[in-house]
Amino acid sequence: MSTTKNLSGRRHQIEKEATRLFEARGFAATSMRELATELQMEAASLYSHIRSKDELLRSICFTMANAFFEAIDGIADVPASATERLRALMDVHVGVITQKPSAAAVFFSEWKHLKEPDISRFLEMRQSYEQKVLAIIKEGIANKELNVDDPKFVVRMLLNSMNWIHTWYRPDGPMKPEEISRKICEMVINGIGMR
Amino acid sequence: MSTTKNLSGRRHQIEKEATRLFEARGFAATSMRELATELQMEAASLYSHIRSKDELLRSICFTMANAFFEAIDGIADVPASATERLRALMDVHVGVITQKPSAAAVFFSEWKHLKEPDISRFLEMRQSYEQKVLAIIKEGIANKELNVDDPKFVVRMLLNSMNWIHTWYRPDGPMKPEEISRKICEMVINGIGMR
DNA sequence: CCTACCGATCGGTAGG
DNA sequence: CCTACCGATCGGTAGG
Repeated sequence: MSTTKNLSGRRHQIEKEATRLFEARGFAATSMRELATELQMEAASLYSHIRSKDELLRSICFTMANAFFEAIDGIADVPASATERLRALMDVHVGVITQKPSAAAVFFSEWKHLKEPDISRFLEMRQSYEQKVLAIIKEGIANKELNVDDPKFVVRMLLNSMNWIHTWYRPDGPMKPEEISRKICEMVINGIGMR
Repeated sequence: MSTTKNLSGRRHQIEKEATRLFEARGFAATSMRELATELQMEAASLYSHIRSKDELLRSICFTMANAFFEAIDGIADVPASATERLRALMDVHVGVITQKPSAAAVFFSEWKHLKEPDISRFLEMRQSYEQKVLAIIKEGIANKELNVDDPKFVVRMLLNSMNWIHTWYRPDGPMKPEEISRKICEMVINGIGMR
């Protein structure tokens, strides 16, 4: 019955607009007065719905972090080859980004403005996520499906190739999310050289 | 005789420290008082060496932009196959990033805080750079050296895979810049699948 | 390069 | 959700 997210409706609206502004101007350069103006209210009124500016950033970042974990955990017990699991991972990872490109932008670019202990928790989660991706790559190596000499390096390149899609992806553009992940996957597996 | 860069020495020192702080805290969240404190001077004294905070960001961003252009123009007339030119491009591009990782971080993450008309100029330069990379890829396709169906997409992925190296690269770490570009190139050309 | 200072704006609170 | 307001801090200037 979704008790978690529709706390007041108004609060959700505030977070949505904050996401848009944090993406466009950056967290530090966005003022609560700007945010309030966009929502046609006074700055002081925001505080009956939220505790602080920091809380907004925290909420945006950890909502995304949880979405990534739900996505990767959803493909964990799919019985398939490592290559197929890699493909599934890329599908859902790109899916999370393309579903909320602005929140993804804040997640990837503004997390450093989190305060302790949030920032430590954030970095731990990221590390943990990277380990899950690494496990898939290592499985592929053990299976002799993949030809990789430095798995950690491959994980970094793989994630970088996906994590900046939000900078150019447009929901109404020509490329659908599945097409994007398919193309990246094809490129990563086969390369762009002639065979 | 380097007349361009050693304007007063002190000015150079200020920009170096600003680069470090803008990377660590972000442009908007860095105050001129913080910068002054790191340099053991008063905030007001900074203004005998610089015009404004904006000028510092502008200087950092366009110094990097120029470095990227010098790098890519330096390999333009090398007589070689497209694949070899691509390899050379990746070498020098990674070289620019690894030589000044903090400036690269500011260039890639803080450019949106530039004001007009700088931001328009910045985006034009970026577009122009991407065109140069695109030309190499298209040459490789025409030559039948590369197997690519969406060249623009490949350019984006290629640049993303290189442009975030500064987030983990350490000058005293185990991987040398040439090793990084060689590995990325190998991965992009051959892929990670078994052949 | 410093002291002294400016107007503007910040995140947030009190009290209704 | 608003009015009224707080102390803190911001980028920057005047004048030496």
